[in-house]
Amino acid sequence: MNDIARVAGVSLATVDRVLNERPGVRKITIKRVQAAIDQLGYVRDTAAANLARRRVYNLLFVLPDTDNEFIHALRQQIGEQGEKLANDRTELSVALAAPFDTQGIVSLLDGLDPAKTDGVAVFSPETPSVRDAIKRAHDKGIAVVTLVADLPTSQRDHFVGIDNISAGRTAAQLMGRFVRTPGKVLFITGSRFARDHLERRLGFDDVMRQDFPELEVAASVEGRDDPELVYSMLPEVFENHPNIVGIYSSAAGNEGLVRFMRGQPGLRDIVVIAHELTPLSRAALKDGYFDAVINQDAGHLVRSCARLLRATADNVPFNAAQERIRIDIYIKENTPG
Amino acid sequence: MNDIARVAGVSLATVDRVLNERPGVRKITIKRVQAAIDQLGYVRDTAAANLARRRVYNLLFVLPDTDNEFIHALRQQIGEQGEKLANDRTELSVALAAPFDTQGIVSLLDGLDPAKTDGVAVFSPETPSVRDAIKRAHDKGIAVVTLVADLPTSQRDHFVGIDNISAGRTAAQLMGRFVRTPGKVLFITGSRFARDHLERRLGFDDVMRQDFPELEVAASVEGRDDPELVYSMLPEVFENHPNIVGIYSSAAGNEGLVRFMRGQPGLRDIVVIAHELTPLSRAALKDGYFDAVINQDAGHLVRSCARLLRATADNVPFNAAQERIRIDIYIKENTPG
DNA sequence: TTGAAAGCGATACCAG
DNA sequence: CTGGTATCGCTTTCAA
Repeated sequence: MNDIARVAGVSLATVDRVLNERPGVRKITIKRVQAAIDQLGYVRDTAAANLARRRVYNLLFVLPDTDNEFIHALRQQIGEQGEKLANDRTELSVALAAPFDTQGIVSLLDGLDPAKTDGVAVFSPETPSVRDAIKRAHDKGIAVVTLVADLPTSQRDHFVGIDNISAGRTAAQLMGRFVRTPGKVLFITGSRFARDHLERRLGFDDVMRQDFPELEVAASVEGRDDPELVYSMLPEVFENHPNIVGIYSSAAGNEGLVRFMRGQPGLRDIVVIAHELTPLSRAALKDGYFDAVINQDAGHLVRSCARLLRATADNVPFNAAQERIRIDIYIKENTPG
Repeated sequence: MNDIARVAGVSLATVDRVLNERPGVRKITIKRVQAAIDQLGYVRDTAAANLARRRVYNLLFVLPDTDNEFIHALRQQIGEQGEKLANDRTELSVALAAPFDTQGIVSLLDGLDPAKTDGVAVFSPETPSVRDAIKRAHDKGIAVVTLVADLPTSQRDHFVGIDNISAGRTAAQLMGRFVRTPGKVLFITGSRFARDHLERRLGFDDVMRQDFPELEVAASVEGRDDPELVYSMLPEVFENHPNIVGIYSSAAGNEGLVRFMRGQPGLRDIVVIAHELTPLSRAALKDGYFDAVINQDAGHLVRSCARLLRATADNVPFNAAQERIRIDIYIKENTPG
């Protein structure tokens, strides 16, 4: 900046004004400074800028208050990243909302003070009221990203999560190739209001129908991400459908599924594909209860939220390619640890 | 730091000495400062530190000068990350060595000036001379990591890459589950001196023998990562082994394989598993020539090298979990873009 | 519309 | 052993 000031024959303050598009500079002066900038190949030192600015980013994660492993992993990552990001003047915090309670999320969002919160990542079912609340937050000047489950028609600035249709397709392809005999496939979902679950179903059905007509996708269980509920519903399902050769557990509540399978040694040949790599699903892979796990990396999710929220708050561009969350496939052999 | 100085009743300079474990402070003074630090819950601002230090990390990547897509991806990532890391006072550069020419790598390493190079990431075949050169570089005070292919008995500070034995096991498991009829599996390797290729073979054979005895791992082709060579060797292999049901391409040179398969429509049912997601392999997945691709993310590799090299150069700890490179599995459905 | 100067939090050099 | 002080690259008052 000193060099620019010298070359352009202006003061540091003016260079700063131009650099940050602050008002109060004559067009002609801007031109002179711009020229100097181009000529010198200047790259801005964000670290120094933040230091001087003493800016602190306050980012909030709104998560369902469920006692499930995936939310756990997210919270842990938020904690870990939070410590590291402290060096980067970024403060992460978490607000919990009763699961599937969109009213709670709405009032949470509406209670946000733009002076205290620069950005918010929302993990929520999709209802009109939430969409509107997001719009209001956005209009207050708070950056908003949707997390894991998108709310595409809201005013969110970005979506952070995997493409759930592709995830469902991936599960279907693996299912079709792993299963060795014709039969029925059981689909376990979480909630009709969770867009991520719906999309997985769409993708799954599509590929099954197309590529594996010898397999029939049977009655789907709505487990509300609740292990107990899942566990209690399964016996009846297996009674009604004796010929189940595969299970796609597309939501949470895996613990109920594993517990049920442990109790039914006759079911060990069933191909099971589930979501999210957690201690439980990792163990299930090792033990052969699960054949594959589809995962979205919690660390990436959190990091991506932070980057996107900061970029949006600062109104600066970001690298879209880097922010695409990958659909990880884990089988026993490539599972770390 | 000001607060600490005030509370401890010493100067800024002394606080700095204690914080950075610099010599020349009495034990008692250290204690006083430490107490103040604990009491105040101080967290160091690395950005400010780097700013003041004006430290620049000069990191070098030594890569084989092969015209293959994976090296390409690495170089591109080095370029991209390099630009971003410029803000972090980190300079990345690349040195190329003739492929499989360990002598070139050795002289490159020996020519390094610790004043100009803080760390180096080495992607090289494993020979005693390279090991020794690494030790010499290390002893000169240059941080060294091995990249993609480990040289475990050298003095490298870390290895950055996937666990290649597990990668081979992963390929085998997928192969065994995807293939529907007994027969032979062709193994294509790169070089006998490339440790990564060797390890993949080990893992692959192990799982095949154990879990899929109905499949026989047939003659392995040594393609030297050269598409032309691979292409020219395949016809003979298929003559000698009429019953090939699967191919594991564990090295580079995929272009030769794809070209060969395009010319042999009768081979479309063969299950093909290859390494590294590149434009070529991505297209092969889409077109159904490849059934799965095992990948190590080039971006992660480069970022990890940079972090590790900087941490080692500064002699500070790092987060091992974050530095573990994952074994990605791609099938048609979960391939991005 | 512009400039001068005082920091931000830390490091480094020179004196004492 | 310890302290003072200039400096890093940039932002932010306050004056002009």
